[in-house]
Amino acid sequence: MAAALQLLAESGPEGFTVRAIARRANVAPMAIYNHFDGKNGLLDAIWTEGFTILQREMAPIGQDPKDELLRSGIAYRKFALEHRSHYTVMFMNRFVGFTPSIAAAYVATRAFQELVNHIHRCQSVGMFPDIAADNLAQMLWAACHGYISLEILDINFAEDRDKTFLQFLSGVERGFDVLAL
Amino acid sequence: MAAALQLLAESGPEGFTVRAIARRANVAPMAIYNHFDGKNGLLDAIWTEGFTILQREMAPIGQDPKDELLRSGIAYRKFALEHRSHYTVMFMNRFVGFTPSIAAAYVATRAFQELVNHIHRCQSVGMFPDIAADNLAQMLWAACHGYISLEILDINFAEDRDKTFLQFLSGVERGFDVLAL
DNA sequence: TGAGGTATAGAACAGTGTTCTATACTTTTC
DNA sequence: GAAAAGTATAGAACACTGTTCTATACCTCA
Repeated sequence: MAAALQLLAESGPEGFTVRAIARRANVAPMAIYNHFDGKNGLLDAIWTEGFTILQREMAPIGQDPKDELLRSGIAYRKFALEHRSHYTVMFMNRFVGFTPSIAAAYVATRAFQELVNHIHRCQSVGMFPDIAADNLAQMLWAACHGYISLEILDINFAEDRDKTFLQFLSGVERGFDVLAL
Repeated sequence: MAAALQLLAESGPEGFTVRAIARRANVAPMAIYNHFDGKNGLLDAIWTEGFTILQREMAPIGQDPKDELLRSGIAYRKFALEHRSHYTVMFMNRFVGFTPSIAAAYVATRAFQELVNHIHRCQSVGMFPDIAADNLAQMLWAACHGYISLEILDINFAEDRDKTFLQFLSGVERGFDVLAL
């Protein structure tokens, strides 16, 4: 697993081959089939680990719903930048033959639910009154994912990336928040 | 080229193999090397064609900058849905060994510039006063791409997708538009 | 009619994920 | 402690991939 993440970080999906991973882990290629059910099984394990971490990072800490929503967006980006290999597997769709297992998809929806909960808490104080929480969650997620996937691919020309993302995130959230208007 | 797009639409990047394309086009695999410089050359041709169409679709028609900006967003989505194969090559990063040629990248930046121009026109009537046009263009593009890439992958559970996208687009644009606040 | 360039089929090469086989090891059971 | 059962191992093998090579066929144009 460590070898796989290492290799992914170093040389991307191109270098992510069963033989290379096995070589890096000082192990036979067959071991990946015994322990992970092949390449897709290994990707499934990385996916699950990633979403487990992401859910933890996105969970609320403080009390103010609006602050917490913003913080969860920042946490999402922080996760992506600090766990690029995980993020690539989870969100970048770079592995052609891979679709997550049912169990892995479940872990993912649980992480997504964390965002829905943030929005519910916001709605309980009057924000986002005219929109379904799931719908808004999907929109915010899509927007952040779009922004960050470009950043991961290094297609971002902002000078201060942290600041620009904060500008982006608060801009997007404000657009849906009727209280701010 | 038609065979390649057909195959891509039917079975995605998995079915996009040199041999399969050649078979579909009733042609020898070698032909793809003679005419397109291999698989990546073929992808490059699809990429270029796609961005040429996209630029045309995003060009302004009417006079009101704000309306035109919104319309260009809708045109972007329309392009993605009607040219899924092109969009996959251009934006989905599903082809591991492929990076566009310099010429192809130039065509892409020209299409992106069309969005920057929209924003310039908006700024000439007072919208988006406190943000660099390139920066905002990148944000809007990222948000739309994030949303639409999920829709292309069929990860969208809205009932009325057209309406939900419009809600998304106007929400995001409103968030950056100080005049609407 | 003849020469030059090009498309062709088909084999070949190195690489991929995966499967198979026989060997080695580790654990459990008597 | 010894025998049996289960599992990890290495290494070859299979079908596939993109790509390259070679000799043959064809088409165009002087």
